[in-house]
Amino acid sequence: MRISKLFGKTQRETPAEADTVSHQLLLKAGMISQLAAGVYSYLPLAWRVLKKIEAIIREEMDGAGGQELNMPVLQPLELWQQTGRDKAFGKGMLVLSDRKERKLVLGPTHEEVVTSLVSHNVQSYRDLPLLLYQLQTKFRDEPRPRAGLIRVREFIMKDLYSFDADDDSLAQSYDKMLQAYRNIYARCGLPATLVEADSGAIGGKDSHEFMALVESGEDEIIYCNSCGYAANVEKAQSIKDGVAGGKPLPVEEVSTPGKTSIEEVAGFLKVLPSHTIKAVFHVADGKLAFVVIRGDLEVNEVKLKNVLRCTELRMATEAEVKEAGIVAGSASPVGIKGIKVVADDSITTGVNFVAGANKPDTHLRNVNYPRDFTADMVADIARASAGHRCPTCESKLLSARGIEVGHVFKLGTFLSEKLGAFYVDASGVSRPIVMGCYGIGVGRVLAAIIELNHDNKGIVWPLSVAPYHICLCPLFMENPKVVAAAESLHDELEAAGMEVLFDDRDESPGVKFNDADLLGIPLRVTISPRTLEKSSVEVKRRSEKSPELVPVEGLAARLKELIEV
RNA sequence: CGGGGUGUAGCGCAGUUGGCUAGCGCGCAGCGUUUGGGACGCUGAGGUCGGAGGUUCAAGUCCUCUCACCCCGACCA
Repeated sequence: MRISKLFGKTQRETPAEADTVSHQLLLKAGMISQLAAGVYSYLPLAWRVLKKIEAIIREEMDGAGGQELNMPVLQPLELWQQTGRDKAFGKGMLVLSDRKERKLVLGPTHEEVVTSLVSHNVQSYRDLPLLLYQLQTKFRDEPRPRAGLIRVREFIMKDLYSFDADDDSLAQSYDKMLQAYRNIYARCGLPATLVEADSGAIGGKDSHEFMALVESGEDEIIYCNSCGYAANVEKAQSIKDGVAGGKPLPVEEVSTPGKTSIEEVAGFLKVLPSHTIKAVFHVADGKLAFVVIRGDLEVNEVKLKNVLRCTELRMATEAEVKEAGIVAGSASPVGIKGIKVVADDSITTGVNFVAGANKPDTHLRNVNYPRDFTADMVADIARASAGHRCPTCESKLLSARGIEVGHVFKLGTFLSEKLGAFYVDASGVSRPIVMGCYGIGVGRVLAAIIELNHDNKGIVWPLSVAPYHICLCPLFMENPKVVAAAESLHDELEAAGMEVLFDDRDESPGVKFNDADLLGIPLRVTISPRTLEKSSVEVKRRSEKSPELVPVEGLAARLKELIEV
């Protein structure tokens, strides 16, 4: 490919809208162009990278026994109503009307469609296990697209759906996918860490995410260096060290004028925050929930949402709290009535807590569960954080940030039951198919690769996904020898099956070198009068500083070596 | 949806208390001179100043409404 003909120009200045490295470099390199919030065109260079990532994914999916298919983008809303997941996705699902006023959605994912499809085509255990996958554009009306290709509304996703006869078989399919995913990331030059995850709107039981550890990532990961425990903070657990025991003492009312926050109350009464109980208020699907947790801990809203089995959860407003007759700052589960109380299990791990008294400027000492109050639900709803102790080995937990580049779920049978995907087992009994699903955001993988493979000059593509292997840079184009040598090398290398980006522009060396660096082509071949004097050219790896001089005759062979390593 | 911000040429920006044909740098086109890490000179093209309404002799500038985009939070591959 000649750069003079390449669609998509590099820019000298970084577009102002971007503040994430991958976003900046993609725009600056002329690889993507935004059409609307979270909606991008992929220009030829980015598209080539994307196709390479897709090819790696296809190989690994096929290798694991997957069969590729293609499904509709437009899906009847009724299909989603059958599984109830229209509610789980809520406004994230874009609903359209056709000319007959029939409601269709732009598919945010394809479990419903594929399950329905499978229900018509699978009747027997002999048809299982079955692995189907797609590489398609999906649309989710994200509330806030951001960071270029990392969080978009329209995106290309590989989704594989597994169909098994039972849980054991599902476990095998799941493991097979985990291995395939590890292969994919390794081949893409993208180190990805497996972490436990919450299944969110997709639903299901077990779930794991693959995280590319990057400071700018939007997810927080809690992990343990000694035993390898790692989980998304949404899911992560930690040991809630019990506070000193002792005998429950009688409840005692104390005056705490003007003290409302945990720090103030604890400081005033000279107790640790972990000896207090705090109350926070959430609205779950429109209903107020009174949430109780030990004072030193924070509520994990994802866990809370799961416990409450609600689809929408938010903090209550001051007005809502007031309206419910709650005294903010001194709220207490003691004596509360008519509101659902959800307690973190941490409140069962100590005695003689300080809690609110439901009276202004007043708190209670020596509050004990369940002597003094009860909860409608007691569960782990606390947010694990760095410094807490590991739930499996008790070492100190650490925290890191990451980009979610893959997410796998054991779905179970809830979709197959609702959509009638049953099979007949060996003994003639009809059973629901056990499902799993396994997604990778291809554009996000591309962006994550850049996040982890760049320097101050630009992108440093791993060879496996680079848009081209070689950037051929002739300098001093008015010199006929240079042009002749470049043209002939270009033809020779392409004929040898190498992917060459030929900088045939009449630009100064600085411009060519800077563009080659920005575009991140792994190998740069420089041809100039100076190198031709020695019948040689210069070969430089993008990832290294110094070039090597290679004789023109040996160039193709040398490059082949470098590419095939 | 809540909070913050920005809309002026393809990109980055300036534009004073409202005042004349709306500027600068980069990029783009032509010519010439240069050039091993983003060269220089000359010439030139490119704008309904996000949109609508209003105030005014006069609006990029003031007022009202609106739209888009970015950032921080609630959602996810």
